[in-house]
Amino acid sequence: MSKAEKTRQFIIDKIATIFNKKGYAATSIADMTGATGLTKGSIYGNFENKDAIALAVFKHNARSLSTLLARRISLAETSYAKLNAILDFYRNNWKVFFANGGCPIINTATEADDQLPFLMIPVQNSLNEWANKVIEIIEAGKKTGEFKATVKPEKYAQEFLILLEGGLLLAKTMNNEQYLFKALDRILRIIKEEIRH
Amino acid sequence: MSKAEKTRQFIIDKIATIFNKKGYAATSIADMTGATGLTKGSIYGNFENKDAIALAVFKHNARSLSTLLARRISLAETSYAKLNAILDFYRNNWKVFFANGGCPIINTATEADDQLPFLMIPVQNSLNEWANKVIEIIEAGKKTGEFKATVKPEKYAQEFLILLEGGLLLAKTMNNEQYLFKALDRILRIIKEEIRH
DNA sequence: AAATTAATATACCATTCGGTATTTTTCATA
DNA sequence: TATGAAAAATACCGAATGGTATATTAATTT
Repeated sequence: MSKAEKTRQFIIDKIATIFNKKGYAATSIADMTGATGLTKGSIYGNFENKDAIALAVFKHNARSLSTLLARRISLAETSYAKLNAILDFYRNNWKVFFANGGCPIINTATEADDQLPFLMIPVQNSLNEWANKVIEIIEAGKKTGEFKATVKPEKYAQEFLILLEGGLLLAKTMNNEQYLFKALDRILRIIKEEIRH
Repeated sequence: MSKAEKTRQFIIDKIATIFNKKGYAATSIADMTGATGLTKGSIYGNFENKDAIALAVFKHNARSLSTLLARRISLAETSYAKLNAILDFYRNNWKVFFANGGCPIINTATEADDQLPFLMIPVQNSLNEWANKVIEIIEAGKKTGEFKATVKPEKYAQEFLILLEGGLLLAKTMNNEQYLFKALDRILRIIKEEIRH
């Protein structure tokens, strides 16, 4: 990793939480020099403009979560256990997420969807990646006979995404983790009653 | 209504959609003079500062939706029909909502929760108002025997809110109304299978 | 160690920001 | 129609904005 690449990563690491909390418009270049100790010239020497920074930071925030989640899934063996691993991941880590500004997908999507189109494709990709993880698990479970053969993986993946993001949003907004837990409980119930044999 | 009150309302009406689309940080006073045709002095003659404008605009956006929804609910007679009226309201009007920037609660909540605390109480009030509408309907349905006596109204109100907001968020973000429809379908299924006799 | 390149800092740019003091206009009332 | 009050326009403020050209320092290569 070259010096420049190291600095790029250093900048991204230092401002990741600030950006997720304050959003694109409210995060100034001055915020970034403050958080990194670097100067404006150095920031602009490593990124073309503010848009490029926002893009890199979102991808970083999304990937950190995605990587952690994938690791937890891979530790479980059965398909049912893998689905449970997803639920446990959010049940056990919501405090850390919220301390860092909440779900970066929700934050970025709501700010970007009417004014920062360049951020929308990465956001959509992240959501699709999440859904694909669930789809793969359900399909595997169908093949092994663990799950019902009639189950439509995409339908349930999307429904789980709705419940999860809704739960995260409400819990953060109402400052009450029970909303997240209720969402996860409903997902588990659906898995037990409609997916699992 | 005095001249000043009329102007206040005029300003709020003209900037309501802009504010909902761009958010607090990205909406400038210049945006407001542009949208209203008024001058900066006039804007500040009618509002103390930008915070006061944001507050008034959010309350206006939230109340318009709430009033429309309440009207639809009141037209239905049975409790089951009232719950269906809520679902139909979103099923029939999502295009208009999205054209105006999407759900103002989602938009305001995500921007405000880590940096604009003065907006959070009104946002939470709006969510509670929505839940209370559902709670009242379920309680009424229990009294008439239309709904199961064991049903916990608050639990279901919160779950419906999670599904609705999640569906709205995903549909807007993915530019695909099917996410909203899937959320509404799941709510209806829960009503039929777990609430209704 | 010298030369070259890459990375960072300095100093500056025009523009926009939210906000305000003052003047002018509009409007209701007497 | 003159008068007083309310509303809106004008003109301005200092600070902060994103961005850049240039100078300086650090690191790599020869």
